[in-house]
Amino acid sequence: MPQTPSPGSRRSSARLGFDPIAEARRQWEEHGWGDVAPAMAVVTAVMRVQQIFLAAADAALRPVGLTFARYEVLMLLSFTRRGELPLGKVGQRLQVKPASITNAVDRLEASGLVERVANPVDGRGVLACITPAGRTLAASATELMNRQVFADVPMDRTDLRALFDRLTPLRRAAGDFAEVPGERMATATGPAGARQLL
Amino acid sequence: MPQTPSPGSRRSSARLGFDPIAEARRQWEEHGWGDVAPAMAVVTAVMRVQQIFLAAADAALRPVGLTFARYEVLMLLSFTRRGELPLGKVGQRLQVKPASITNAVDRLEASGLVERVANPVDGRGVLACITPAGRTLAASATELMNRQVFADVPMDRTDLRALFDRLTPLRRAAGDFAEVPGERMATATGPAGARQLL
DNA sequence: CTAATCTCAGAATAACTGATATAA
DNA sequence: CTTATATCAGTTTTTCTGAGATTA
Repeated sequence: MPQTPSPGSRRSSARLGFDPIAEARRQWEEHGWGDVAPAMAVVTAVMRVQQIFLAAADAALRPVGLTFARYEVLMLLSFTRRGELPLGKVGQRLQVKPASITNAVDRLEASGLVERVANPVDGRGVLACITPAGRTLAASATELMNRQVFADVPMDRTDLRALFDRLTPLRRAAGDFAEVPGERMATATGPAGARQLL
Repeated sequence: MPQTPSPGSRRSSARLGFDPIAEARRQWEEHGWGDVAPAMAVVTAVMRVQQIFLAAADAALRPVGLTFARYEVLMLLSFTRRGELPLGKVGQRLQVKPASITNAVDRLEASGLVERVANPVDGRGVLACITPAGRTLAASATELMNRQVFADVPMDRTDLRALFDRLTPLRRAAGDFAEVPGERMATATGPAGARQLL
């Protein structure tokens, strides 16, 4: 993970001597927007950390010709029992519009990583089905992601867990899922999640 | 902020009955990647929360014809004493490549929000200078952001501050700034931050 | 001379809009 | 008939690459 701004990095020059977001928060307070300054800081910080993670992910996946978005599709399919999912479900999980899914699956199909299969349950629908080549590539990609992205996040398990738990209410409030956050799903019956995927 | 997936929303259908990222973490553990599962969950959650925030910001800024990226440029300029900054500095703060800055400033200039000015200190350089129209629009945009995005983040000040503090080490490790995190900059001499902007 | 700053041209990506065919 | 699913065509936006002009 490009944590260090190496010479050939995306950053155009030296690092700042101050935290630019903390500085922006100070400006917000000075302008009388102190009530929303903490939220402004969080929104901006999330934007920036996402940028950092995405750059690391795209760099790690480049050798196998995947973007993070396409990697997510492959993993989503590989986690289902049959390795297939209606395009609509994929879009629901990736939070993108129908036309974008069509495009994404077009590319994955052109690379031979997924196939379109008629949905036996719904004549309108189409299933994206991961191919053996797709499974092989997903495995390679996951190895790269684990080694070059996830393992390099500079934070210990405890802090990662705490950070995750603080992000969860934001996802829940946005309507990503209905369940209460926490370990409740760990007690769910076996592949309950996978069952609900289909 | 579109926290609720209203009928006409971007989401293609109903919400899930489980947390998809917690489910992915469980899958990671099952596959023997438990050591990096917490990091995987954090990376994925940050990606999703950023998507939520960005959608809210773009929706709020649409009436004034700005994207979040362009809004950031305007605010950056408006916070400097002279309202101007070399393009390279803008790129440094936005973490984008030179060609992307050229494009962004092109658009802002076409809208009459910034002007290109020769850098008196560096003949190679160009300053992006915010215009009066740019300041006016930035003020309107900030009002929209404060009311429709920042004020609607469903989290109290204490939790926002805690979340911000947990994100800061990630930005610092990526080389965004050199200072230690915390309140240290609150004791800095007046407009020290602004001085370093130029 | 080397390095830095910015612009430009061209290609690839991605996302959106609106219209459409099909089937629940 | 209405709604949902997916595709298509066309446009816009963005980013990247690589080259080049200019100046420190």
